[in-house]
Amino acid sequence: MNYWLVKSDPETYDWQQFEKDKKTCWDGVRNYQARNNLALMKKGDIVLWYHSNFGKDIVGIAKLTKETFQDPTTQDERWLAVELSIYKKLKLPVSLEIIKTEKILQNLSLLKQQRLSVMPVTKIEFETILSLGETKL
DNA sequence: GCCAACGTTGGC
DNA sequence: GCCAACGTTGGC
Repeated sequence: MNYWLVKSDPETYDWQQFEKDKKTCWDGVRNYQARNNLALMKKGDIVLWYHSNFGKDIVGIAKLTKETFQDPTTQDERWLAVELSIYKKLKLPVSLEIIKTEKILQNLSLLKQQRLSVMPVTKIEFETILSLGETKL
């Protein structure tokens, strides 16, 4: 079991929409490093959902329900997509501000690599975020 | 809206 | 294969 964090721009697709849809195809990734992370995702992996630009907080948890397949939004075989399903909403959103002040989370790619939209999260980081969000799996 | 960071492209 | 130019992301 692995943990991940994905960024969504709420202007394009936000958590509220995700809750309505129950599941979504996570496509449109056009960054090699993010693509490589997508390729490593396994069914059942846990994915934290972060809102960039507006909100700037982790709002919920999704579960990977379909491993990587060809990105349906392009013919280009280089790009991949996965399917995410609603799992749980965080009781409290964990904001970027809070993340920055948390010692354990200083190595999160979110803080180090601004442009990466899909990144791995370690177990300890994941658990820290959950407890900051006052949420249990 | 600005700008820093950084990934990508293309000329050489 | 280097590197300058350019485009995009995302925090402020």
